Amino acid sequence: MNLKQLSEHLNLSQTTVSRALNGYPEVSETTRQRVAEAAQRMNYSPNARARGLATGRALAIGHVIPVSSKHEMVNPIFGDYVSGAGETYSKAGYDMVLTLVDDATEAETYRTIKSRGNVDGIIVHGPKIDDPRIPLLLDLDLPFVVHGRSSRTTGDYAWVDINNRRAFERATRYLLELRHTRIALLNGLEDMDFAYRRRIGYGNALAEAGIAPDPALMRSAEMTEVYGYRSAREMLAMANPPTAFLVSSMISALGVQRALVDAGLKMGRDISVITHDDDLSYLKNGLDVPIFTATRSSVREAGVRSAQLLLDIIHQRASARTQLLEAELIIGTSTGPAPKD
Amino acid sequence: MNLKQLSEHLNLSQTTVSRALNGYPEVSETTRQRVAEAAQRMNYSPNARARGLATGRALAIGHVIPVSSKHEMVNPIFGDYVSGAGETYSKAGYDMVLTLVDDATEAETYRTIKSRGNVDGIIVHGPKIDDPRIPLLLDLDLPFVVHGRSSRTTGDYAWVDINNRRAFERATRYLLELRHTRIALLNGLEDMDFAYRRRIGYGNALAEAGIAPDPALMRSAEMTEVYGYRSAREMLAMANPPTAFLVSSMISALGVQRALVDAGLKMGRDISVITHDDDLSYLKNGLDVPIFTATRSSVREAGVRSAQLLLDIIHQRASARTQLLEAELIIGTSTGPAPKD
DNA sequence: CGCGCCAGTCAAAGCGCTTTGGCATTTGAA
DNA sequence: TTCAAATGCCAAAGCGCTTTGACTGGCGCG
Repeated sequence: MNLKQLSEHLNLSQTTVSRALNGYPEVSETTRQRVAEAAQRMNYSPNARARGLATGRALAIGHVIPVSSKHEMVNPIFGDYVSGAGETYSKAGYDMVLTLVDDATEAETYRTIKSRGNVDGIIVHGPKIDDPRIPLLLDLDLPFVVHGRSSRTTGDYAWVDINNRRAFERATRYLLELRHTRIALLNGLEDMDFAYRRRIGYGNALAEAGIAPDPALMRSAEMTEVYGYRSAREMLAMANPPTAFLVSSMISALGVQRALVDAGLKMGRDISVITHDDDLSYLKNGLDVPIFTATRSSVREAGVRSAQLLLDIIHQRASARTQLLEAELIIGTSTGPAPKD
Repeated sequence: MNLKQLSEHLNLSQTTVSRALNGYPEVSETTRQRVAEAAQRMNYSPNARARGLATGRALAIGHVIPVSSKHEMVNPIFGDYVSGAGETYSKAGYDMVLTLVDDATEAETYRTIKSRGNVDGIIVHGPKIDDPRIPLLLDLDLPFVVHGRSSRTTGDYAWVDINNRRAFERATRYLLELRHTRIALLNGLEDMDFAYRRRIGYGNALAEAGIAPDPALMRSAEMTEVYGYRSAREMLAMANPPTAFLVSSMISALGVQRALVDAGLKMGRDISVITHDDDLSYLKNGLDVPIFTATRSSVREAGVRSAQLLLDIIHQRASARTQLLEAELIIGTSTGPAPKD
């Protein structure tokens, strides 16, 4: 069923049917009713490609996911983020197009996306410090929103990010108030912008307290469960072990927890743990009482916000082009005063 | 840059340029070279919508994700699955289109997808027992592959699934061989086909051993960490507690583990745990020695396979339309002989 | 020499839609 | 009553591509 058939069936021109369905005023209300009813009944919906060709808009948003050949981990937050974004697109009648791309050929990919024209804008994932994609995209004149930010990048671009620095500053301060002085940082990969900012926050708080950061207590890697386990295990075996862990992800925090159990240590009493909590749907931080003291910020919410911002930009009704979300510090049972020695 | 401009620039017709780029034989080799070089240099790539309109093919695959308003959990396996599928599409030059859809309006959605024509085929996620989507899609004449299967559905449809029944049969048998008789099943939602089959497998193995299933030991819910924790906690408080847990997901198994720690029980000695392990990239089951004894099957691999199968079907070169993958039973440290009482 | 044939190219139609620019017919104000 | 302004509809162009069908000029063959 296409427009032509539908219009013939109704004894109307394609023009009129099209206008009727798209809510143009030059159609009488009775005709509009008749058209709408027939379209419904015959299950007509316009061909997206033809419409796109005619209007120049694709009604789709692209998400380019860099898939590094080196570390082929899929980010566990991906599902929740996409669910938030996707819901927003759905409401606006947009599709979501995912493109997995080897990070080697990325630049070319963005050019291709632009000239293939099957999306109206894109979301940039996993920005790094001084990320080359941002100047490239600014240059390409393709609307985009960065999920996160990129330090040291010049240029005015749109982003939605959480205040990673502040979150980790507060978390570190909290541990310091509990009289911890040897605080380990299990961070994400520090070429990623979010991890970089978290380390700054951690460093700031330590500096305020006059404590020099100890490289032996700072790690940076992909945030797997095993990473948390192994790091905690090794650090606990040190001559002068940490009394607290600040961890960049719940998954890794679970690994830390496992190492503590192995070592016969009780979390919250012998050792304190704070983690960042993305509020993932399948990995809630306890029910009423949080298990982990955590800096919490819903990544699903970030998905909603960045999608909405991009749509607003495309429709030229965005007021502000950046959004900085604050993470809340929630107190769970995983932290307590530093043990006296 | 479009075809017209490119062809004018080369002093050739659009026809010739198009044919040159698409590898048709009626173009001289020298011309082809010249065209290819110019296209490269001027960063031309054909407009996907126009091409699609002309060829009738979209070069895109749709993934329809039912988002239940009831339980709005995002499946943690989603990321890995999509990564496998996406990589396969990439290689074949296909895009991946995600549509999140409220499960109330699903039927209509598939119709719309078909008539909007922006995908060449779709992958069906999360099939339930007797899933109405399958007859609908068969009727619509839109190529599709189901990730999983649907029991009691008639009709010949394509699917890629793991042998859930067999996996849980083997796991249960293994526990029985270790002399466990009170084996708890923490299953996924049993209107989902995979969970239904797992329960059958569990039941079969118990039946072989002449053990009647105890409803107090069987649960079915969304597979969160908290579900595992709470279920284990409650069951361990029973008058006649289980000595082993068979769990449908690593995430929930982590919850079970937490409950065991709380109860001062050592996993593998006091209590045995077997879980299904989707081999998620961010949640590896230990490093050299698996933590959990597990039925393992990579969901990423399933993504690759189902994507490939769908592409093969679309290109009419699929030999078999179904693939049943076996899960391996890997032995970790979470299982041991049932404690004598 | 004339014919058919092939290689290489092109003009034009068509994919299904939107949108421009009319063209009747009706309405309302002068 | 008259005429401008709405109102309601339509034909046709155009979006950027592929593909059909036709047209050249050069070549081999009888």
